Amino acid sequence: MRTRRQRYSDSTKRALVDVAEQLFTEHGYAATSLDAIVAGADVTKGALYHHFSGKQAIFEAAFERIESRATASIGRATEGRSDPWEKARAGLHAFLEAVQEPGYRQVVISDGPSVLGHERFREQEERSTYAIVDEIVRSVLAGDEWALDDQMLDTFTRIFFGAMSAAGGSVAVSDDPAAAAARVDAAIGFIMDGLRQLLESGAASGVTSRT
Amino acid sequence: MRTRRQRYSDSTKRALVDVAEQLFTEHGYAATSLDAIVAGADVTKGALYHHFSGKQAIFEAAFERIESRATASIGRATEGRSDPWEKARAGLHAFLEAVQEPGYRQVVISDGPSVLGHERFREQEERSTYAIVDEIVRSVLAGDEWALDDQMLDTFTRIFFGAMSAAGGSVAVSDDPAAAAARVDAAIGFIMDGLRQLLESGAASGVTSRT
DNA sequence: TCAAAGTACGTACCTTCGGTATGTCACCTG
DNA sequence: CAGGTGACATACCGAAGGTACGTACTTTGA
Repeated sequence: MRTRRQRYSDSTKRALVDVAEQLFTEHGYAATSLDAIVAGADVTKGALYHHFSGKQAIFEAAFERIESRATASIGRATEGRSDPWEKARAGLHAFLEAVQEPGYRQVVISDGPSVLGHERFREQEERSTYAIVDEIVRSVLAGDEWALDDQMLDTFTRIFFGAMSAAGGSVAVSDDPAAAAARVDAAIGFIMDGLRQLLESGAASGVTSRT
Repeated sequence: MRTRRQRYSDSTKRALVDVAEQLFTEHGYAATSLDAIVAGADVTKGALYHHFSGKQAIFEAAFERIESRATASIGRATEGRSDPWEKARAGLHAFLEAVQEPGYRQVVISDGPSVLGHERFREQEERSTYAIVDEIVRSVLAGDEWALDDQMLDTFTRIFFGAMSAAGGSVAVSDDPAAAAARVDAAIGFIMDGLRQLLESGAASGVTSRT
């Protein structure tokens, strides 16, 4: 069992991340001061710098929390589906939902890359939402019959991940998000149908390693 | 003819943007101080604030210059091609090249959205590289036979733009950029082939407005 | 049980940096 | 040639991230 001091410590740390997540979401990274965060959590900078090495570190804590929520949400939507194409559609749907959340848009998409840097941002991504997209892409494209190699599958994942992120962003700023999401759904579904047909007709020369 | 004072003024302004572009590219927005910029251009802050309203403004000037270079580069690669599918392939190639440039990656992709804000970033995009992608997508998909409506074409453009940006980013950080670019080329070409086949077979229900 | 040690903060201060207010001098215009 | 204006330079301010150090409570060990 945790000691009393540890419980208190955890509680203040959680409070700091709570406030940080909210303020970073609401005003963005640059416009959120550490003073505002510690004031919101009702502590001082001493507490913040005891738990985190600096502004970037507490941002990353909020970032990870938001990412993991999104990942969990998409995971719930896809689990239990057996047909890979149906799973892909469900995942796409959930992804489009998740990416519209204000926190995800501001913290992950907008501020994430510039604050964490390309490198670190990529690392964070790869073990969260990107991993799910990768799993879905592989379940759809990695049939024995076609034999796309690993790097080619990575490439497809990157492409779909980028496509869905961009599409999700456009959905989020749309006047009519529901209609926009339906269009994205249709467009990506259409692209997937094209891929499927091409693969099943055996016309996949150029991307598969077998002839 | 411009007066002598105007010529001097233009020259210092150009020098400021030159240095700003280089420093923003090299160190990112946050890690680039105005003091460093004015020192590099051999002027003082008074000069900078005479020509620009602030840090964001001079960043935007560098941003626009980088974007317009990329746009011009892609434009040169596609002009003169008559066959839309071939034009699309050429454009894709040029886009993958352009997006690997350090300035484009750091200033446009990484810092752009967070510094300019979603709104303004979107505006800038739409009259540069995004416009070219849109033109290419429309030349390929907007045949009379299929009758995709305007919003659907926008959706496809968004998707392809996002896909290619993400793919370009992954190419840029790859150990073997040439091989990675070839894979992206193959993958997107494959997706386009799928689309083409589906459209020409008339199986485009769901995305077209005609039956 | 009690003192030593360490944890979890609070307080005060430093430095950097974006931005502003104001001064100055060369250049254009009437 | 004289007044006005544009193109800067200089000096300064306030906010914000980060640091050094102090302090009180808690756990630990003899």
